[in-house]
Amino acid sequence: MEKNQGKILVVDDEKDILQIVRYNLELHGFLVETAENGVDAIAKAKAFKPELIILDVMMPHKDGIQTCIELRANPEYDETLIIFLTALSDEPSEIRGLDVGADDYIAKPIKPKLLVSRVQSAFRRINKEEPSVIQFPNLEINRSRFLVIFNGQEISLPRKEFELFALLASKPGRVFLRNEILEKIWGNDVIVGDRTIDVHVRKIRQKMNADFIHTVKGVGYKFEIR
Amino acid sequence: MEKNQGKILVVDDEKDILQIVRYNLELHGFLVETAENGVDAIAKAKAFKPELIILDVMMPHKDGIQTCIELRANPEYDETLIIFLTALSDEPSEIRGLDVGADDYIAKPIKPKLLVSRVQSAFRRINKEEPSVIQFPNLEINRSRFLVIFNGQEISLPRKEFELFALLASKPGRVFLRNEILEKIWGNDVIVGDRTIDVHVRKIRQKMNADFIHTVKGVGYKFEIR
DNA sequence: GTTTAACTTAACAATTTCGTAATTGTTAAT
DNA sequence: ATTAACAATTACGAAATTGTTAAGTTAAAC
Repeated sequence: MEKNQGKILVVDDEKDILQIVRYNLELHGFLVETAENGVDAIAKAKAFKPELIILDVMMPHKDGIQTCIELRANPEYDETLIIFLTALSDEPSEIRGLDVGADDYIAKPIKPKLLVSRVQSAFRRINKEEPSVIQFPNLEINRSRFLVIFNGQEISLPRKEFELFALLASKPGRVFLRNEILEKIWGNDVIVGDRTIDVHVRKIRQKMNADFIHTVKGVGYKFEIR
Repeated sequence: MEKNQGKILVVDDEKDILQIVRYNLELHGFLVETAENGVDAIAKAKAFKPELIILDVMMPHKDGIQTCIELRANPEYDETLIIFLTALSDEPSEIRGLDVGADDYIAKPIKPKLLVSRVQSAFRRINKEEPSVIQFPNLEINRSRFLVIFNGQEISLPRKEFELFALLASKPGRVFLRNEILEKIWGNDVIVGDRTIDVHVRKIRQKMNADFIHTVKGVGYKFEIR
């Protein structure tokens, strides 16, 4: 159908889940390998070298969380994406999963389109390879140091402010719609009030003491050096 | 409020749910039709041709899952988004039916903001984004920067003016009827007076200081570079 | 477990955009 | 030349949107 979109290892103890996930991912051009428990998963990962591992949380022998911890302990799998499969009922484990170094989770029962869309978005994330430094004359936005350097002065911004500033600056001149900003910085299901973005913009403007962020009323914000 | 964002069919047997969902979606510019059961839903879908169907799972006569299956069986609704409404209390086994091809689900009780955000994100998924730059010699209408560049000079227009100018310029030479303009810029349910368009045209002409917009008396306006 | 910083919200002010009404200008048919 | 129909212009108030501040929450750091 499509060309190879990437390698995915799917781990679940239920065979029919494996089947449904495999079917849908292969339909979209992914190369799929499966494992039925954590021990098996680690072995298969070593041989198959997937870019993404989909891990069921609840499994006999070695559960998904334990498997994830072991994978993450090995620097070889540092860049590997991990998505958990969790039953709707156990919310605490969702939270725990993200602690342990997972990149996303998907609730069971599995909705094929949602699954594929999450997987694709995960791949998009790693293929993007965003530069960790955005450089302008007199202004540097350094993601790895989480720092903005303006006229030689280091200004440290808290996470949300930094992410917002970096997002806007990633495409100078381009307007980001409020929706778009919410989606990219806060995520799709997090609902925050209407003034939240403004307040962050205000703080950035204040700390930078320069007009980098411009308002486009009724539309959004854009970064521009004038 | 806003222009037409898309058509949504909401299906639920409880009238007050229909009402609350309709209210919130219409508030955000969606065109909403409702149905109170699965049979009704399929009939309405045929006539209304919604881009998105919000389906309650638990309904008398024909439940949401069955309705979904029947819709999906018809290739006409292959691209139609389907979102389920599920009560938190529903047994996992009932929810398992969601594998039938829904794109997302929303738990009851309904949180308006979450509802709207999910719906918007669903639409975003299917919306092909239109080309963001309209280019002419000496004139560029750049939607992503929300700017008009005329002879190298950047001119920023407020939202309505920009939308109007961009609309006219999207088909140079073609006359847009007043009705058509109202529908595309203001949306179907927003009613504004007749002189409103003129005033916006006036402002654009003024800011551009050039005769790009031409009046066709008794008919409408067109964009043309002469 | 306390303290501190980050984040969000809410209330209200400030600003900008938008729509309308009133009036004047233009065109074309009588 | 007069009139009727429509568009242009102007100024102004209303509505929509963003800015600002302070205070409340949540999360992180110590």
